[in-house]
Amino acid sequence: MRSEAPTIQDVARAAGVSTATVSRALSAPNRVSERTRHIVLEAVAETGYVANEMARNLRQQKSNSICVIAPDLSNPFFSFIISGIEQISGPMGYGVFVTESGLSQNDKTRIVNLMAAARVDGFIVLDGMLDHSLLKARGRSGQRAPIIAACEWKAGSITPSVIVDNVGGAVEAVKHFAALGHTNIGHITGPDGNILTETRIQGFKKGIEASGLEYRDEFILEGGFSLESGYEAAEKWLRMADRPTAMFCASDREAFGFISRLSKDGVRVPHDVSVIGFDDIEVSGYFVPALTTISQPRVEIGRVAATKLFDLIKNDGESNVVEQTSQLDVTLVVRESTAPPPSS
Amino acid sequence: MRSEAPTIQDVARAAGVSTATVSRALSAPNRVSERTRHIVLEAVAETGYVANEMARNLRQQKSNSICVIAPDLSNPFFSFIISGIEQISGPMGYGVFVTESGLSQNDKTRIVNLMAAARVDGFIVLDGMLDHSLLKARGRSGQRAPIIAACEWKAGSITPSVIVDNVGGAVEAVKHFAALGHTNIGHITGPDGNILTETRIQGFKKGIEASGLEYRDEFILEGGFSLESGYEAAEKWLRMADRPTAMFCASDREAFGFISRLSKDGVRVPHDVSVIGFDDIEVSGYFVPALTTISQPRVEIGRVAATKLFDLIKNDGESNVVEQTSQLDVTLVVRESTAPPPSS
DNA sequence: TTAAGGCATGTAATCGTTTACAAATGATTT
DNA sequence: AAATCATTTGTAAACGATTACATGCCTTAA
Repeated sequence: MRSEAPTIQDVARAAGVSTATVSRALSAPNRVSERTRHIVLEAVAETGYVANEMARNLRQQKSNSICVIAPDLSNPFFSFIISGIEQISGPMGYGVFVTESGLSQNDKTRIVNLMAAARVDGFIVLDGMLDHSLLKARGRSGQRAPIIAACEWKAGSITPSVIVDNVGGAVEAVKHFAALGHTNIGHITGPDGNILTETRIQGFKKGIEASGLEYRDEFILEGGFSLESGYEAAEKWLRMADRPTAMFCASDREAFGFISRLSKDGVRVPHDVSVIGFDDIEVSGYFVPALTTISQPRVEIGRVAATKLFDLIKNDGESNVVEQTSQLDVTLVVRESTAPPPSS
Repeated sequence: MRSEAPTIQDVARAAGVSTATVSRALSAPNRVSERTRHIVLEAVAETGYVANEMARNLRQQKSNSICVIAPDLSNPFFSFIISGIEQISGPMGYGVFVTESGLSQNDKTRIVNLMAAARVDGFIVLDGMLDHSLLKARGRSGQRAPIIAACEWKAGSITPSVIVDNVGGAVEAVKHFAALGHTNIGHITGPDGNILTETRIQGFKKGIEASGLEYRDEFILEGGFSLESGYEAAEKWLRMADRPTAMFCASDREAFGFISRLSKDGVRVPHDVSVIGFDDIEVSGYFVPALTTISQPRVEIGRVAATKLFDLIKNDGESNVVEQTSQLDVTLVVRESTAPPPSS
């Protein structure tokens, strides 16, 4: 019963070679003769040796892990992205740290320290509201750990990022309504100050114009992506004298909240009002009615972000291989929450 | 423009003391005189020193991070638990790794290596289907890294775990149906072989008995927790000659799939059939109809699991402070998917 | 035949901390 | 006044890998 874990020394002793040779046999097999490689591999198997990551990390000055900063880990939207990130990172031998970027000062200094303490080799930020200053903090050795922004990002940022075609998605949505014959189209926005909110509003307006319709400011209802905010928007909608017959929601959850509230007053979707969401979360296809929505490739966002980050890490933060920002396409998926307007 | 990050040497030099003193001033302030502590702290501020985690980890033989193994990171159910774990871990200075325990052999060896390579100090396993052998693998220094199982776990396991009262929840659900006057109550199960599936079936039977009803095997429909499986179960239900007037679903998503399919055939919930779910995921309160369900404290599960794990880590895996397994309570939340049976 | 160069290997420095041990100082007890 | 002890600090040895450099050997070319 061995009480201590085998080190590279033990392997070297068992194989009758130096530790340098063992290290080379494992990490640069073509730098040793075939014979010794064989001997070493046998000694490794015999001793059950696995290299100690911590020692390796210290020597190589890299931690083989990255960190994902999400505003809220419990949000299913982010969890799909994280899944995508892990799918790329795991096989590459990188660990994925997750942290919540809540609002407490505590959280923030923790993130800064993460960087300064050389604990992670790079970041993927899912929180567009995160302090810019926070991310400009330099890490050890003067260099900043590479950062990729995914999904949300404040305008004017120079951080490489992966986004989806929010404008195009919103345009698609409006055009779909218009094609069905709607002329009074409204929009429930995302939270104030969010870049996604802005781009989707922008796309909404563009779609209205492209369809030759009149943009009406009073048809814009403020939301916040959440179920609750959609619910509240519905109450405003119910009080409107002149109601839009179609509502484009900035998120699926908003759409659910909206429909949920409406159904309590007996307003039927799509019979009385048509609804389109944004995201295509899992439950959307099973809602009653099944939700017509703009589908985002969430897992893919994570995969692309991770791929970009590793490229940056490999090239010491100076990649010209990857373009600054990748834009992924969204698609309109038509289900049952949209129909021609009620004939008045 | 400093190109290198300050090390403890730099601080020592600036403060005119030894590195040992700097280290002590930072990690054991009461071991140095107040005067030197002051000087050191000033030097730290001046140089912008932050201790290198990798060096610290190597020396102390601990990585200050834990690993969460989930079957599927994109599943919202797990993401709430992970959020809870992070809420505890972050402030304690621990990083949280997440990994997917897919089915490939690759994934598995990766997890074993994670342990052997001393990369993490402990595990929280959310996957009850994970190979037992995998987790028995010893880490460095002969000791196994502590493991906490959360939610799902194979019967007979000796691993400390945190679970919820699945049996009690199912009993509650059935009793609620019975109280409304239902006598023909059915159940859509979880996936085969899953411990949660079994305990909920067990609770279902217990509830039937406790309500003085007759247990009917043909009222048990096989499901798999997913939306799709609920959808398919509905098709079976529709084909039944003698239909239950109330269905207890092993998950909320199953319930959504079930209701969704039914609504396509004009079967109305709760008018024609009552439905209860299990989990109380976010959207449940906004479904149409709002879903009556058994609410699980998902974030709390994560927090408790993390707390237990850190206790184990601190006490070198030999804790007698925490009991082996903690059981958390669930609560029935009544919404709009349940009503008295249709008067025939 | 000799110089040059490539290959396989070993020696030892290095990464940046923490900490066991030793030493020095000052306070307290006998 | 000597012995004891606590307090503060420094010296140097870990932790366990990787890797720069040195060495010796063998091949090849002039």
